[in-house]
Amino acid sequence: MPPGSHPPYSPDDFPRVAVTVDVVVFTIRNDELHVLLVKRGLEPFKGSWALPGGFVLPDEDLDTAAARELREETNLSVGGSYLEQLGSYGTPGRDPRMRVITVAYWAACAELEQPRGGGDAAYSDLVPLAKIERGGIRLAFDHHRIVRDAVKRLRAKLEYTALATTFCPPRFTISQLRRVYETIWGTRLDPGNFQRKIRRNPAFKHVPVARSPSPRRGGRPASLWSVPRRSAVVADMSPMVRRPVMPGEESEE
Amino acid sequence: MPPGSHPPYSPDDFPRVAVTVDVVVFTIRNDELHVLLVKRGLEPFKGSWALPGGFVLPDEDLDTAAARELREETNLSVGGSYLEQLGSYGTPGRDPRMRVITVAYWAACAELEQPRGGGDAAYSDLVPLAKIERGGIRLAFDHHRIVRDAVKRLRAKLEYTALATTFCPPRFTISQLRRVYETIWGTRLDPGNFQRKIRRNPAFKHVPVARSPSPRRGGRPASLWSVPRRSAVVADMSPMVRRPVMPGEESEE
DNA sequence: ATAGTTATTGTCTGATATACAATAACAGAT
DNA sequence: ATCTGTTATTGTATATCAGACAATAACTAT
Repeated sequence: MPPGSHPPYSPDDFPRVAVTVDVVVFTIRNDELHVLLVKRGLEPFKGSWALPGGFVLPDEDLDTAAARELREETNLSVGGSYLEQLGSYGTPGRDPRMRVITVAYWAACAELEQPRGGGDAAYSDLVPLAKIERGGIRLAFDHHRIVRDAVKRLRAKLEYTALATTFCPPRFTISQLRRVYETIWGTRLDPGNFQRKIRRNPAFKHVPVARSPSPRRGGRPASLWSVPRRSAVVADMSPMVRRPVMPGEESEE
Repeated sequence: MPPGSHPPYSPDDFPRVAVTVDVVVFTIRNDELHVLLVKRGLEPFKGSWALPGGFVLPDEDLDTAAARELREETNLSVGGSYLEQLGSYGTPGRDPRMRVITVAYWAACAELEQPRGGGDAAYSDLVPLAKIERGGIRLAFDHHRIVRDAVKRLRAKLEYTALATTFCPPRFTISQLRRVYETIWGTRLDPGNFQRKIRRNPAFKHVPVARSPSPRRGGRPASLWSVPRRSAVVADMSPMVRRPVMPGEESEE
């Protein structure tokens, strides 16, 4: 083939490839980062955990396919969460049956209803990321690598976007937001400095008179905040830098 | 299809999709950012410019396919340049003949030999990015969007990596490096502050006694620098922030 | 020697991160 | 009501760093 030219091709004249989308759905539950996984009911990797995903339909855009998968698995519209393409994975042999290239996405969701964990052939569940990182879960295909890449991107993106708010309800306290950072980074952040950083950021708006809801265990009630424009969620925010865990703290993990 | 399950599939039971890779090859020539394009010799978009690319071969990894395309078009091994996946594009109808999903990559190269611009049916050439951004070039398929995304990523990545060095020879002066930033960002950077920032960064090493080569037009000779470990090219570097163009400067563009 | 040019170093100022102290506003117990 | 514990919020001081800009160094060309 001469360089600089595309080969001629027609519907019957190209390598046979299947294209799927897989989604790494993140959510926080009990102050722990979780990933949504499905238990495979079919070979290959029957009985293993895998990322939710499926074929890209003939007339469907990639983003649409990912949004559909997300919706099918979580009953959540894209509007209530953040969905972004992560990258494509196509190492030959990653699916033992045939050549499958997957376009991976990742999503951040505020809260998910408990997935149906029934005794079916296939069911889904939220799994703590720590368990996956520890190697306590065997994932099908190259999904372990995909999860690793997604986590890396998520952690990085918290630093320069307001994405952490996606894990919070529409109205949240600054402490709630701080806990999101601390959970995902595994660090402790100074409450005072964090407070200032958020208040200085014009993307965050004070909710007029509102105070934090009643079910608290004491302490001064916090004011509520929101990020009015959805677009602001990916707008730059002054760098939020990670701090190493204090010695002596967090050691009971 | 029950949520949480993959549909059953076999080599004969999936949507017909072709997968290609396309590469946005960046290089700097005459203090201008250029992109490598090929002139299409076949329908569709015959006669239009397009990104170099082609099918992913049956037993080829995606990264390998991109590296192969890069090598075929530039005679450059990946070792001498930086190659990174950009993302996948699969909007139905982006190729009028059939469903084609492309995995886009982008590359940064120090210097390219003049592409064969012959009168062939298909040939390649380096095109100034400014011309593309100005709309002066009609690109095939959705390649305009891909180029736009690649440029955005390139510009962003200069801020927190030492990637700009990939546009320089192995040994370079700090001014050469600064000119790379200024070219790609379209800004002017303070020479003194830039100097300090580079010198403070441990990824950059002084080349012992070496001075900048003779063909200069006066001025104090500069010392030469290098980035010894390839890995350092993607290592974080203290933020290199863009500055707006001075009023009155650069107006003769 | 002089002028012009680029490289490199110095200096000052303002902004900001971080550590940490202090105050505010609540719940629950006494 | 008072005291204790807890969380929210504000203050303050220090160190660091980016950016503006002046000063010096080391050359080429005239």
